[in-house]
Amino acid sequence: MNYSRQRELILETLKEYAIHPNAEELYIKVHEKDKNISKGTLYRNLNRLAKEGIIKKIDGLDSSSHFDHNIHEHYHLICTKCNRIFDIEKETTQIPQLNIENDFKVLSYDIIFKGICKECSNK
Amino acid sequence: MNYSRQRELILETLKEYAIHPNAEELYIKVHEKDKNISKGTLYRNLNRLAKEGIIKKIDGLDSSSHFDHNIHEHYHLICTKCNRIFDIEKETTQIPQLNIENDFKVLSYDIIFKGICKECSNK
DNA sequence: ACCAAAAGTAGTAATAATTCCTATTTTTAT
DNA sequence: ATAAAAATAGGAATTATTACTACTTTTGGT
Repeated sequence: MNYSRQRELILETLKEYAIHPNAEELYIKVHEKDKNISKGTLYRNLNRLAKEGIIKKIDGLDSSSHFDHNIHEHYHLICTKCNRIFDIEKETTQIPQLNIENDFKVLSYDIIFKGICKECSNK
Repeated sequence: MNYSRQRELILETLKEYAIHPNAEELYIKVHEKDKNISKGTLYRNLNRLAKEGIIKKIDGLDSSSHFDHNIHEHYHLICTKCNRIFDIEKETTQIPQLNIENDFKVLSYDIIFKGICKECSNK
């Protein structure tokens, strides 16, 4: 993977997010910094970075993919009321143990919990 | 949820699949049985059925959602080479234990493993 | 069985999300 | 300095999904 200024900018901008933006949301911020950056470049790099394990791709919230710069191992909670993604620490979850290593080489995994967050429950 | 012939047909057709089709793939089969069924109806019902826990929505393979009629608890393996979804039984995985029940009411969860399947490894 | 309200649908339009394409630019290794 | 490889910009094209509206079906009460 050769260096590219654009990829650096994309990664750097993603890191400024506390939430987990999708490509469109991220594009707005990236575009503020570099008017010439293209959507193709954004998508290409987000997918590349995710494949390399430098960022995480989160699916399941809506029809778009969301991205997480946090590579420290953790899982995700999706509130189906307010449509927000919350992080959940590994420590509160038992690590899945697979007996399938011979059949499938696991490179990454995510656990996505769906439900209602505290805030929405109290409404 | 009122009865609808179309929803029955969609569910019945999904159950004929061993693999995990996306809406488009399913539409082809459903459309063979009922020429008048619309995409809107398909999407509406797939999402409804998934929300009710009657079927499972699987995200993460590509930009489309895939669906699984198998409600028996299990997780998923996605091969990033051949782009196929494999089922993995609960028995081979420790059930995630959450300490967050007070903060988040979990309604469902899925574990998505990504990696290379045996077949693709042997190539 | 009849009927009104509620729920659901068909068909199509619109939007959103993502990928593809090509000429140009940048990076990298020599 | 330079050529090959990798990456980008910009826009077109495609794919996936949702929205809209008039019409049809379901349901529960009579």
